[in-house]
Amino acid sequence: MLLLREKIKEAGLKATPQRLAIYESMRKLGHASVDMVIEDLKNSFPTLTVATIYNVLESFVNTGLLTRRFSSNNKMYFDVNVYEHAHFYDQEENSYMDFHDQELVRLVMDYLSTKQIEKFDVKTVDIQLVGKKTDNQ
Amino acid sequence: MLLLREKIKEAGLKATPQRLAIYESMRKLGHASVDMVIEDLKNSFPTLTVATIYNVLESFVNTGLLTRRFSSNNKMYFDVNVYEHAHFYDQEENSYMDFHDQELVRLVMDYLSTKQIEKFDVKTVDIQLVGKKTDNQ
DNA sequence: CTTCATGCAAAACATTTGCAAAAAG
DNA sequence: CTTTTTGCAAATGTTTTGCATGAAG
Repeated sequence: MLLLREKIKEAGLKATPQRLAIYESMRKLGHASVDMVIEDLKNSFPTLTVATIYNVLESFVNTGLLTRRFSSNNKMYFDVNVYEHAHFYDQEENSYMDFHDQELVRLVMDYLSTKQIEKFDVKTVDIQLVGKKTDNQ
Repeated sequence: MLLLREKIKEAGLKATPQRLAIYESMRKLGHASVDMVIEDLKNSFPTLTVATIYNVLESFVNTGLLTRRFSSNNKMYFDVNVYEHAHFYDQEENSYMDFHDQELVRLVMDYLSTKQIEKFDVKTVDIQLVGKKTDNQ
């Protein structure tokens, strides 16, 4: 995919097959941990090792192609959607779903802008709606 | 401290010296990881081991005496304040500060109640204001 | 007494590192 | 060619487990 090669190069990274594959995998998975990426790619790219995946995901985060997500199970999760948005987080299975609602993050941002916060420099707002998936899905 | 003994017993747990010490430590630290608790108690309670602290913190979370916090550095953090509130999260040093503002969580809750969310059962709302502490502190 | 909790050492996970070999540009 | 990147194996860091001993109620 030509667009993806460009995207990676524009980030200042070499467009290796590993990076292309890992980004595609993230695109498919949406939110994932390293072992989920390995699992996803183990057939199509069996030589990939954890070290490489950590390196690649890290390089993507550093260049703004991915973001890290917060979890409560001491594992790293990554998000392919880098614009600010809220998440549903299922704490039992440590899975994420996007909450596609432009208003919510803005609502909080606007609220914060009315407050005088001097002890902290807020860069981003992270909202997680914690709970459980309902049965019908 | 008599109140704390009661609190722990009411949670259905035996009020051991370890539990008392660990809870007091959490009260002092506010937000902490296991190694922070060990560090804090290493003089006053040198026989404490990680295994015990993990067990105790886990038992506290299960009985509602503590909550887990979300982090992006694959470590567990705990919070002594169990009511719902927002946090400042310094991603560089992985530290938390309470955002004592009753309105913010309610604002989000109210907003959510106007939405028809059918695929997810939201139990709690977790808001992290991510950024950096300002220099004056 | 009975049950639950602690402490220890080992095991299990998750992530990082160092470095030689390979590939990208 | 030069600079990054990959893949490997080993090291590090974090959390969990099993079990004998000890303490709480």
